[in-house]
Amino acid sequence: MGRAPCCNGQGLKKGSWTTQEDQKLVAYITQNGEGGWRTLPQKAGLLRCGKSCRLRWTNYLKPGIKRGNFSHEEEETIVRLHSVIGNKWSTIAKQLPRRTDNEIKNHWHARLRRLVAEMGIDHFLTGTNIESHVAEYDIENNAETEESRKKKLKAIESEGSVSTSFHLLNEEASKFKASGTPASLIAQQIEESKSTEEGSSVSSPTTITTNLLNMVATNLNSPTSNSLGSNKTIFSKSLEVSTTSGSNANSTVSELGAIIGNSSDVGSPHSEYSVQVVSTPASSSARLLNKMASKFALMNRLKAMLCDKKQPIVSGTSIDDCTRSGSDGGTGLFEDSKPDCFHFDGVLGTCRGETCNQLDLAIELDHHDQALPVEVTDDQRERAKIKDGTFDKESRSFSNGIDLEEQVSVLNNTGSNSYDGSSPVEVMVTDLEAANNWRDYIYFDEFLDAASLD
DNA sequence: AATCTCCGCAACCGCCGGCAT
DNA sequence: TATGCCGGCGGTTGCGGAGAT
Repeated sequence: MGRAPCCNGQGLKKGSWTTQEDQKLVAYITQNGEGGWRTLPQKAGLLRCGKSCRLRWTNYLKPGIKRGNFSHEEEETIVRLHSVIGNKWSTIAKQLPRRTDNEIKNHWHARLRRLVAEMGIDHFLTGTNIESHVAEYDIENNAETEESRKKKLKAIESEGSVSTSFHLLNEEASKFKASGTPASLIAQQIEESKSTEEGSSVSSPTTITTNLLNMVATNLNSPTSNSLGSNKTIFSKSLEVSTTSGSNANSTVSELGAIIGNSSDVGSPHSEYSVQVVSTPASSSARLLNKMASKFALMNRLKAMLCDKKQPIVSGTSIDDCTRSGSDGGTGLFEDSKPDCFHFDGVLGTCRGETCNQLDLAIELDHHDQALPVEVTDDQRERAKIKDGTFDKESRSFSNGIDLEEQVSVLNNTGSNSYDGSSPVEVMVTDLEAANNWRDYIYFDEFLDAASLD
């Protein structure tokens, strides 16, 4: 049973809002901020229930809300996301900057649902677009032919979800979560490395989990049952925990195969993270696997780097002014580099033909204790074809822009080449020993939060 | 011109999860 | 641990405008 309705008070007005009411509400919130909806009406001099005030504000009056016609890109985003996660309007809304869930929901019922029913989702989204997504994000030396690529895509799109796999995934995810966050694991490993000098045998669930993931992935390729709802929930949860922050202005790719970039969110001053999803359309289960495997792959590599004191595979040239904020000093793990810099570009590796696809990772460390400076060499920056962004060699600053085509790109969105732990850092990784078919942007916490779902 | 029908949209409502006590 | 409050979500309703009859 839910709680009693808040709007059963006598004498409260219902129905359309008048201009005077709107003005009162806007004036009050402008002065006092959002929140306290239950008491807001009385304080603001409105004969409305708090819930009505909140809805009026969030769906209509709030500054920055985008109204009017939906662009085709927006419609594609809605249709694709809806095909994957269902009626999770608030989740979908997070991927459409400045659109409200209510508006999206209305637009779906008013137009998109009918169009999709009449045209079919494939026609609505157009096969050429899907193909272009595939072509755009597949790595260059992937040995797949266009034909096999299409077949694989079809298979991915049509595959169901296997409940046993789902449970296995959750089980493993729970274990992993119980063991601590990745950042804390890293921190722990650093400490252990310091104390043992050898640092070669730090236990981690990642190895065994990677193997399990591969098994599950195999299982998913032969769908026999369908628990799509559960997986939709998981995927939806993944999206929910991420805070979308605007769209990349010149991105031509939309929705799940899209870039939701790192520009600041006009409507939300608290946008800390951006979510970037680079992927072909796929079932929710495959997508979840992608995320999980990606995280584990990165964790394994980081673990190897940090615990085994290995030099990064791609040795970066130290940037002199790479600094680390705070006073905790460096760890000195890497002999040939500045002691307080981790060469995250070291996670770059070699591509191994068909068994390796490009993986795009977003490492987000800022709300964890361990701040890890990220260093990228000038050479790497220059090699990367930066879209809609610039790298000033003189000032060594990088601004706005994401390399979508090159396999090498490490950047942060602060315009600095040092990472102080206060902003998202995006890293593209090309080596995937542990997971074969993943391509996705991920955040650690998305997966960790999804792990607790039933 | 009057009436009817359809549709888009704003708003309502019940339920739920998180959180504080 | 139980309870109640708060805010959010998603399904649904109903008003009002536009077009059809």
